[in-house]
Amino acid sequence: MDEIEKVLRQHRVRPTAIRLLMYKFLQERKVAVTLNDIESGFDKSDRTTLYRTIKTFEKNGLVHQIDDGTGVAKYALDEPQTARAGNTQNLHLHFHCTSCNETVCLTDHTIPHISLPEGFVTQDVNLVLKGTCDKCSRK
Amino acid sequence: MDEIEKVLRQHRVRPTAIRLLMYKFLQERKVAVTLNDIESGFDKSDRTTLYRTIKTFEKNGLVHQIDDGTGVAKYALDEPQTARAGNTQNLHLHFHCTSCNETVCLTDHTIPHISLPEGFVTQDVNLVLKGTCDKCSRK
DNA sequence: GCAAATAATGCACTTAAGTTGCATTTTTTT
DNA sequence: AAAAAAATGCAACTTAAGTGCATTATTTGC
Ligand SMILES: [Mn+2]
Ligand SMILES: [Mn+2]
Ligand SMILES: [Zn+2]
Ligand SMILES: [Zn+2]
Repeated sequence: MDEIEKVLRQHRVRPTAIRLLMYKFLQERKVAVTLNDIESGFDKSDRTTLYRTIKTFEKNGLVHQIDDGTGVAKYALDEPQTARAGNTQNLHLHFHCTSCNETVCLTDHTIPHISLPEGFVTQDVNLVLKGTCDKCSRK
Repeated sequence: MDEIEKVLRQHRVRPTAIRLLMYKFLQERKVAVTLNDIESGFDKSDRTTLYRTIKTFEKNGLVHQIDDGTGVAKYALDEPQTARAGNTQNLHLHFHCTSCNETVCLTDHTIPHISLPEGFVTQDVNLVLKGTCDKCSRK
């Protein structure tokens, strides 16, 4: 049995043809992708299916959505170990390059703790750095 | 001459009727507002005008746009002192309450410095904490 | 293995925010 | 006051996201 198939099953996602293809597609890309990026990567299949597929992935903890401020949602695979470990890796920061428009997960860089005024309870954090990425700043 | 009128002129924004009204509207609200919020606050005037007005404010340093992850842009007045001082206040974090859907500027809470891998150059930071605000957590 | 039940897919259509073009009105400049 | 520049209002367009429903594929119970 395929390795990807196993991962999907572990997350209770039935491994259909499109789902396997999309997972592979996400693995190949090192950066976060939009639904349009995914659509461009598949000659076949319909937008809606791809949309629902990525949402299924998200709901079942296979990918996370990234809001980098560009206005369009991006998605990236969760770290494989995340599910097993205490998902510390899950909360990481993202870097959005305003030059090439790519957004990457910086899973090594955890988000510093931030103290808030009395009464505020934090459940989630979104931290996005914007600027020029390594590739673009070298040019 | 009106005090608001002075502020607008200082930022090279001609003080028209709608602009004065919108600035006052933003002052009264303590939270960040969407374009729809603004629209609801004005019986008169057109969406487009309000849109272009807030964008004029933004371009001229009167307001800043906040992307809190809800998918719709919000806006809040810049701190008055920001323009004169070295705009340290400008870079602050935001708190988005998932219960009442309000987003507030936490101008006292500056964003901690974050070191990045070689080659990455940061120009801007977006830090949004999500959770329950003081009002909602007391209920 | 087969029928019924359940889930996934594809197409059409809808929604909502953001944005632009252009004619009209208002304000500023000369 | 006339000319120029800027602001406003209306209509239309763009794009991403999301829903309804019929069709197709897969899974489950027998
Ligand atoms: Mn990520
Ligand atoms: Mn703010
Ligand atoms: Zn780049
Ligand atoms: Zn609240």
